Amino acid sequence: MYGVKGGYMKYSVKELANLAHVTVKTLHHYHKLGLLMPSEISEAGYRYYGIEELKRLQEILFYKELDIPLAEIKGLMEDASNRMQTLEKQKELFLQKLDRYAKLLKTLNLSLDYSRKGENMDKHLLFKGFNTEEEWQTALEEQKNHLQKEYQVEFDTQTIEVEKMNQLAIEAKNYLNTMAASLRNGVKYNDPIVQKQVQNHLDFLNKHGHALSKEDYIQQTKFFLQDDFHRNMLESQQIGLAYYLVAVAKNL
Amino acid sequence: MYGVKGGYMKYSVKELANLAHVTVKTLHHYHKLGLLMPSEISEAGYRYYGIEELKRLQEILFYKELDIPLAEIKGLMEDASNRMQTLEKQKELFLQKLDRYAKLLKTLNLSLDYSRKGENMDKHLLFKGFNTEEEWQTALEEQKNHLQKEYQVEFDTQTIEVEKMNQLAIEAKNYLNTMAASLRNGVKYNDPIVQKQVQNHLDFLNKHGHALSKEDYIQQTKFFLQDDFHRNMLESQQIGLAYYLVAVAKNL
DNA sequence: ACTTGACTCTCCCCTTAGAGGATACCTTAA
DNA sequence: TTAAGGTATCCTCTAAGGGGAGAGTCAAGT
Repeated sequence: MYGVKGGYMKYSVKELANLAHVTVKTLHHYHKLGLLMPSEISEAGYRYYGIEELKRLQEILFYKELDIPLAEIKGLMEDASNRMQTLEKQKELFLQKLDRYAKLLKTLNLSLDYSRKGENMDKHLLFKGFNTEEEWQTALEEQKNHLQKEYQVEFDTQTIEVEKMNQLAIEAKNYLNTMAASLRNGVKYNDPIVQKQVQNHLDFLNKHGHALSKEDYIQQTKFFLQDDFHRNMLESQQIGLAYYLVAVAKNL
Repeated sequence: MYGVKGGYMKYSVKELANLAHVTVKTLHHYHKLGLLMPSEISEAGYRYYGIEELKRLQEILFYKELDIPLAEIKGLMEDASNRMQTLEKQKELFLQKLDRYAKLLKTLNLSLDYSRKGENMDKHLLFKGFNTEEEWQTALEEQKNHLQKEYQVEFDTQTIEVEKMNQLAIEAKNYLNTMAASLRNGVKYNDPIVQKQVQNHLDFLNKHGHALSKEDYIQQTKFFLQDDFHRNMLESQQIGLAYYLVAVAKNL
């Protein structure tokens, strides 16, 4: 510490940096930005800071913790009337981020869930019933790309937006969970409860742009039962599920 | 669309960009990174992409939505075994971010709360009882900076860490809210309920490194009542609160 | 007074994921 | 053939510093 000479404490860059748990580089940077000026500069160009600067630095760091850009911090400290406004703005930003991360987390969990079970999100649940893997692929291609058609109309809804896919996949997952639970709980295949659940699922899909008729769905469950990959996927979630789905569908 | 000539669809940069809702710049960038190579490059240097590239791009964008850096996406797509690991890592990251933003939001709300009431977070609640504003200031300086002392020992606990301050301030705020509620609900100043609440507050402070004896606290409430600034602060939150605090403290 | 080691200075390049712009070349329909 | 619009490369810029080079400075011990 170099203090008490000129009547006040003065700190070198390293000292101040240590006190505030930042690096010397940071102090250089703040100096260049005009955000924190040294109280004194020696002839050799050395920066020295007083206690006022320490306080100011702490205030800066407080705002920085709140992810406020340095440029804004500067404005905010020069003109205190910006304070409230900036903080309110930042609050909105946090709320958005919270929302976003919560959603992404859902997507991620879902994806991981499927990964652990051996396959990527199975989009087949979202489409009409076809009989062969090839038909499925074709349908997926079409849905996924809408190629010529989309191309000549408007380049919209083209990409599978994560957000949308998210919702659909979550619903699909919930649906399978629900059905598995019904099976475990001994709900009979023609029980109105389970019939209603399937109906809800179809309604949801239709409401979200995936036209899927009762007949399509029946066809779909049959395909799932017959196709090794899909049957295994379902059965690995709950033994008997593939068979249960068919039986329930037949009674729609 | 330039397709069907060589037997497969091919898209120009702009077309692909539109299809995937990205910019041409992005495609350039991905090309340079080796993340998404064109399926064909004309003599003039024009990039053309096929349907495989469109799919790959969509996969890239999916990961990008999850905030995974492009370099990692590349590795992840080259070697699928990284997938799970990367996603798990990203999940952890999201959880941390969620936690962080939730905490910062609390700090922010608190800060705004105080701002609206006219003053910055009042740290006086955290310290011993003094009689004059100057004594308070001195104490604050000391606590805030620990100057010489801290300096010669270890540069630690120096900065007012947002996190810690956060907890204390939240507790202080809760405490005042609770007391105000008790007052509104007609809880008598010597009711064990309210006495217990004060005791909890003191215990909390002591547990968090702010030694504050029963006598200190009594002294503090008296100061708050006598000092215009603090009395107004309390009374603006709840009429009668400053008086109630004194009465409750006297019966500790 | 001199040396040594720690400290400090300025300057420059690097990081992410592209955006923006300059300038030159290419393609396609009228 | 010409004009319009696509495309290419190259350069600079962003936020908040990190890393390092090369040179000068400070305080202490000899």
